Amino acid sequence: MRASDRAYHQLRQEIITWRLAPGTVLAEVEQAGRLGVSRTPVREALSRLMAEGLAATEGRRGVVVAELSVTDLEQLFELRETLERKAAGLAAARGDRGRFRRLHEQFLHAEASLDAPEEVEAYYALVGELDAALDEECGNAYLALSLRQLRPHLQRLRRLAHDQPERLAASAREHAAIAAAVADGNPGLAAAATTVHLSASLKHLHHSQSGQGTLAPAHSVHLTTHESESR
Amino acid sequence: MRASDRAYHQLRQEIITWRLAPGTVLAEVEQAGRLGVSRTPVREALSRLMAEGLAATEGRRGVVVAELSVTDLEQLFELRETLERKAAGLAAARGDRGRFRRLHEQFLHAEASLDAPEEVEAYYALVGELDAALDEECGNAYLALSLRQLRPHLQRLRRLAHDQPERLAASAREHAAIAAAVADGNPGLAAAATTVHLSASLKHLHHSQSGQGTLAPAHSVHLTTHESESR
DNA sequence: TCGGCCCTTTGTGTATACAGTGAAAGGAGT
DNA sequence: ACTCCTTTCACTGTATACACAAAGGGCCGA
Repeated sequence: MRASDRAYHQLRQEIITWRLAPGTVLAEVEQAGRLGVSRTPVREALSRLMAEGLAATEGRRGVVVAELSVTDLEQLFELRETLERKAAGLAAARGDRGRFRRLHEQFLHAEASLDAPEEVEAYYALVGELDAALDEECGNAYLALSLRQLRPHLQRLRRLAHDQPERLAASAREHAAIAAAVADGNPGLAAAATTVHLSASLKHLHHSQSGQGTLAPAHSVHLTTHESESR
Repeated sequence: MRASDRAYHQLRQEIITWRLAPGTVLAEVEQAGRLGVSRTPVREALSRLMAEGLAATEGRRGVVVAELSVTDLEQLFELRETLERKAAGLAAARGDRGRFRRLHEQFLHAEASLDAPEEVEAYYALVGELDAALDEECGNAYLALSLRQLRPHLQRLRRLAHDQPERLAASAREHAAIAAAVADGNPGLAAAATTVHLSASLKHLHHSQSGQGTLAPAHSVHLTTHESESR
């Protein structure tokens, strides 16, 4: 794998998991030293992160990790609903029904076995499979591209929520409903089920952040020592 | 302005205006020599173009100008309608009505004076102003970002259409209807007017390309000699 | 004459050197 | 003591050098 790819994936992961907090300065020389590559791959990685919106140039301070406010949360979900409703509807109209029928059954099965912590990991992987299936079966590469560009931001938001078992179970049922509607070839119902799921998800996220103006992850993250070095 | 910015803007413009045809190989050393900068800014420019989807890596052939098929045309308009309907609706709900009232009057005025060729330029600039107004007044930075990422592809498609005066006049009326609906604060009507405009626009584009499997610009473009050098 | 192997050339990926600019800190003057 | 100016440092932007990989062509052998 190329060094620029490694730098990109590592920085991306660290931003999504909040190990690199919003506002952290991503100086080229510092990151190059930390990641063990030269400045050139780091520059390419930062370019890609800026194109995704995970990083931004902040005046003269250089490249910083993008901020994430309650306003961002609401705007991201507004766009997400628009895109995912359309994708679900198109997949219901054009997609491979058997694929979503299988996903439907997997979600029903996952709901019953969401007790163990390792099952939560598997559940998130299943959600990712449904996302990928909608991307592919909606038959619109540009719509899928927009959704893929949106997803890293949503993954970052996910870390804000507490993983309450009852919410995960409800989420599984909502995903099952989406998959069922797509499998039935019902675009209107698929879009409606998407709205239902996203409304519940947004409400849960809002509740997790109740009162706070600035967003912060649910479980405090083991902070790296690098930002103190970067002073 | 930075050299990488100049390289990016020039390559972008040449791709949008079809002076760099789809499939053209964008070799780093070749473009560096042609644009009068070194490989480093060219690399950054190519990265940005690939992030936008205007260029893509094609196996071992390196970076090439992205292809554009009839399928792309239809998928781009499908996504465009989804995003612009939402943006128009949000702008109608939240936006500054006076701004769209003024744009409405400008479109009515433009329709009456679309005879001179320089008026066509001014008309396209006015369309750009409406787009920018929707971006800003929809109150959703992520939606605006998605729209801005979509627009270079649409600009490339625009070159496929013949600028027939009657179509431009109809387009002006359709844009006026959108601006009026937003100015009236009517989200449903704004979305509907957007669908009306895009349907007519897509139909006109399809008609301009009737019968051809591969897309080509309406007026043959003065081809650069560079692709023959790049063999 | 045809096929296979080797060599050369071209292009990308990475590292590093150099220059220009902006910011911050310290010293001097009022 | 405070403010302003100067100097220095650090960072980005750009250029270039080097290594490695692949593809194409030419040559040699069968």
